[in-house]
Amino acid sequence: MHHEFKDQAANAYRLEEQVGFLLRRASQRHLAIFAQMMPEITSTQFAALAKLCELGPTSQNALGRATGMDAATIKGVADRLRARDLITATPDPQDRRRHYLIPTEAGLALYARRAETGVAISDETLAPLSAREQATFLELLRKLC
Amino acid sequence: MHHEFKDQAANAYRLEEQVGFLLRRASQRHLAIFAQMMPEITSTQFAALAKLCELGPTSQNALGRATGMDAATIKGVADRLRARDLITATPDPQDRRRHYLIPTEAGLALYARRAETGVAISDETLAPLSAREQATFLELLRKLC
DNA sequence: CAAAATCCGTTTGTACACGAACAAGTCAGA
DNA sequence: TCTGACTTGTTCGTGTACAAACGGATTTTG
Repeated sequence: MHHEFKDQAANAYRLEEQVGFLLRRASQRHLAIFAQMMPEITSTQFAALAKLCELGPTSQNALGRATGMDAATIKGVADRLRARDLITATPDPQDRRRHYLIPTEAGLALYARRAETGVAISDETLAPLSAREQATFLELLRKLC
Repeated sequence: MHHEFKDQAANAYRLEEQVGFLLRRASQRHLAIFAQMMPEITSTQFAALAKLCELGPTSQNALGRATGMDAATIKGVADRLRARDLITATPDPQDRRRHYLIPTEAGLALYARRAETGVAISDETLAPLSAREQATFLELLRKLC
């Protein structure tokens, strides 16, 4: 029968207690908060834009590395940012493989206007925790990357 | 010029300090560990299969609710599990809209065989933390879902 | 200097993830 | 009883995410 398997395995594995499951749920909640508070742009796109504003002209792959997106992912993100005129690309004269990505005026303005909201989104995500717990949580979470 | 925007915003927003960014990175690392330790199935698919083994016959949407996947997502996951003969679907005679999802022998066996690995994956993900830190982290993470 | 190793950007294929809309089935309340 | 409000499963469109492969450019190294 099946219930021996079930009982045996259930002793070892409870979905609700696995880090992966909790990380997924917490991310989902965070992304919902983001979408609600900054509906005009994606979390990922805002991260890439913010990093690009911080770094200045950067090659596409380098921006991907700086934001934790692989080459295929950052390609799509950069394409969508370009389609929305938040960034532009200009060829690097030194290296013919490379294109520098640069934020447009609109991109820079969006970042300047919405950076505060970005912080507010983090605050809202962490709201269920006390200030002390938030600090602890962030410290531990940072160790898991 | 641009650097006033940049400096001003940079004071408020540092990507590396935002929860969303850290959650994304931690999830990425976890998923990489999962893929390495259980290459034959996806994290999401294993979660759905495990929950289904625990619950027994369940409708597709109900399984989605139990695993935190919306209707469109669980549809794809269930389709792939069915394509791999890990679950089957039989119509509910009481409610003609509904199909019960049920793990196959192969699905049950996979779960029984790999549940331990699931726990090991969680352990490996949390390995950078001490036992005490792990408990704290899980407790706080649970509050953020 | 030439070959090997890297890096750049791109494409293809697969898999989540969610909003929005839909048809069909079910159920509660007027 | 019938009508309106749900629920179930489905589809479509968009956006992340990664593996694997590729051609072309550049750098390293023998």
